Amino acid sequence: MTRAMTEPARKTLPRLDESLLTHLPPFSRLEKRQIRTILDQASSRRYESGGTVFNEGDPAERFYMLLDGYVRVVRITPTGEQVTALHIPAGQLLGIAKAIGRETYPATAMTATESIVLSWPTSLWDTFVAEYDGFATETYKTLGHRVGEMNTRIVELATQQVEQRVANAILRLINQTGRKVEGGIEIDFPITRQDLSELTATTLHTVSRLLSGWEKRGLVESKRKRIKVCDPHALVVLSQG
Amino acid sequence: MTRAMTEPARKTLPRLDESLLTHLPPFSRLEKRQIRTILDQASSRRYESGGTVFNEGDPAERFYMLLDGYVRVVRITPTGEQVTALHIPAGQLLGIAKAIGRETYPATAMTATESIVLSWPTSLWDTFVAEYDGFATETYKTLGHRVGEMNTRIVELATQQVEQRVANAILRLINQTGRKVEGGIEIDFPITRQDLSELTATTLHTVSRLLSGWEKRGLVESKRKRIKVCDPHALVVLSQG
DNA sequence: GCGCGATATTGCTCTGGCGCAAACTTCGGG
DNA sequence: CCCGAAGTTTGCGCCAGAGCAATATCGCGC
Repeated sequence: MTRAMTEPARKTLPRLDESLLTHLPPFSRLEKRQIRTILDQASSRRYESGGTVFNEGDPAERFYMLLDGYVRVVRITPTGEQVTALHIPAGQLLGIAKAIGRETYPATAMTATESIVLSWPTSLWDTFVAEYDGFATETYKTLGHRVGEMNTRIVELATQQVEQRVANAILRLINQTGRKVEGGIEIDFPITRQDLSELTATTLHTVSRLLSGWEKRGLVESKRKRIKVCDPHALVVLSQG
Repeated sequence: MTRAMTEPARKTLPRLDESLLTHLPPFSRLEKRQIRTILDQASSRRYESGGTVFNEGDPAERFYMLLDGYVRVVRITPTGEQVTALHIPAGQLLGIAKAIGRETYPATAMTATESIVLSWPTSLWDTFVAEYDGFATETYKTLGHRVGEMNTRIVELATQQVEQRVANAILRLINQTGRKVEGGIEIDFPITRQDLSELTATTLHTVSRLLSGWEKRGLVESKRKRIKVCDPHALVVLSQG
């Protein structure tokens, strides 16, 4: 029972270093020995950008910790449109259906960049909750945070204009995943106009028009799949509308 | 410490009957003795229709069980618009901020009808979770269900036309709270065009126009604050768009 | 260095549904 | 029974933003 030999796609690396987890909230109160146990039970896997971690509706057989990269949580409508519900940065748990009493994943998780993910079988969930101090609390905090975000999105969708929504979305991405660069802050993973439109419930055309307009005014600079915010404050003003 | 003497508005009734809770999921696995303890710690209160149970941003000092009535969970935007996030029917917990690691309520809860609500101080939350078998599980199921609903709303807002959203909203209300009446199914609490518009992110005018149109076609009948669905199937067809 | 597919830009048209305004209906209270 | 407040209906004009379409650009693989 010490090593998973059955799943070729998911590879248990020779030795996962304990420092991978020690500073992450759900595990930060644990002792080295406990972390070791947790790591020995984990599978690790690398995903290409655009890879699928799990699909909406699948039985929730595993839960995940995103070690590196970014994951988009999307739902797909009957007509094939995608709606992005959430962006998850490195260091957070995902696929925690068990935490909310679900047997299946409520949405699809795909990587927005190359990503490294640890995972454990859902059967270990209850053990984690029971044995590891702070794990449950931190998990539910994450959950609470996500519920808050979803709430915010609902309010935004319900009341704001497209321009404000796009501005807000970009600001949120900057806050979560911004990287300081020469002349501004950049979203540090590749994101297309299409992606942004799925995030803000509009079309890629409208997003493109908005970005062009902002670029003319010097608020942002953007290349293919890259967006840099030069004047965050002006964007904030826009987003308040 | 046996009785709350400080809060005149919240009245501990002489004797709450155990049958109030025994059939409700979070408590259904408990023994009579435990239920008695829980009830003795509870305050009960009756709200008028339109009363406020708690406000967004308030410290989450209590958690609640809606015994009778309906509660709308709303958020209010900086500009004063209301957006309804959720409808909660009798028999469910609300104000369970503690469950998701929050110190304040994320939204405002107001009664849609006259309602009866039990409540407990949040300090008892951990005790409930620890001592009462099934309480945590059921709570998180409720939470999961609500997350699912929020997700659905996001997708709806993002992809559907107003007509479909309104149809969906009515169908959901019918499913949750429908009462069979002569000639159809009626939403069994008073709901205005305004309420519906806050639920579907549109204006009361548009809702009114839609309902008028549907009434002409025989799909629904509506009076002031009352909506009866005569042909649910046709509404379903509409809602798929 | 070339070619192709993915991504982005931009112009034009058309319309769902919002905003405004006015009138009407229902209900509860005095 | 009447009045006023709350809720509803309906008409009209307008515009944000979707849809469509054509073109431009980027960057990767060969």
